[in-house]
Amino acid sequence: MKLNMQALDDSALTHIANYFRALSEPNRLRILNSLRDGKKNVSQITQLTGCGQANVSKHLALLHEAGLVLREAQGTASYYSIADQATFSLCDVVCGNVAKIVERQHLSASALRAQLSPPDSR
Amino acid sequence: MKLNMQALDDSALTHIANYFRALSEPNRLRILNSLRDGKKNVSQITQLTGCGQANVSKHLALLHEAGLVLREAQGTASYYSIADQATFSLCDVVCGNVAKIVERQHLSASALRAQLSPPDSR
DNA sequence: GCATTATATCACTACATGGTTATAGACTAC
DNA sequence: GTAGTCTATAACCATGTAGTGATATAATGC
Repeated sequence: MKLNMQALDDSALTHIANYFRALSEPNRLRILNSLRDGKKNVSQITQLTGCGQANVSKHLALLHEAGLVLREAQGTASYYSIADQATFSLCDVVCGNVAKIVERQHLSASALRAQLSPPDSR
Repeated sequence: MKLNMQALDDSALTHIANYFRALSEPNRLRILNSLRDGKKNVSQITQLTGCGQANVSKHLALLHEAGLVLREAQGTASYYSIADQATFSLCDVVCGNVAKIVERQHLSASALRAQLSPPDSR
């Protein structure tokens, strides 16, 4: 079955949007990044990201709800891990897209500057 | 230059998060979808998506700010177009990821139901 | 000029969200 | 048992955001 978003119903669109929303917060990206090299518990993630513990727990709950991470209880600790390595491929693709955008906006900005202040006009 | 998000500074993480945030709203996904087959003006997009005109303009401004769409004035009309077709590839990848997640959550739910109510126990 | 059309923006409401502090619940060590 | 540790959650505040209706701005046709 071919997968594209061209013909999606409202429910599917909401799912896609929720997935993107889970990735739309810098601290959540940091948390996911901290899980690249394997499962970690909340304390470890808290230390690695520098966020408060309650904040990390809330972000992890959201990521878990969105299906991006898996939870595994172990004693009093909760170990979280990436549900699907494809998540990182996705982020890397976005890195590429963002790089293009930043470059494009930088070029427009340069062009605009050049237009506003012609060279050697001092 | 290899592009991945493993070693990103805060500014880059914010850029990535903003990109994802632009895609985290169902109506914005509808708007992008409506631009698949070429540039359209605000009135056309408004009609295609069923949103209010002010709402569409706001979403388009956000998408433009994020670098996802290009604007082109033509008389009193503004024509918008997709800045980069890679956006759709990205969305399609997410469709695949979401499909996996929904399936996984569906399986867990089934397993949970089976655990809670053993078969033939009536 | 005037009316019309197209778009952007303002003002506002309702709601969601990120962050913090304090705390409750669960396990472990003693 | 008690103390200590780990995590989740509640309460709260500040901010952000989606949506709407009204309006301002700009171009077009007459």
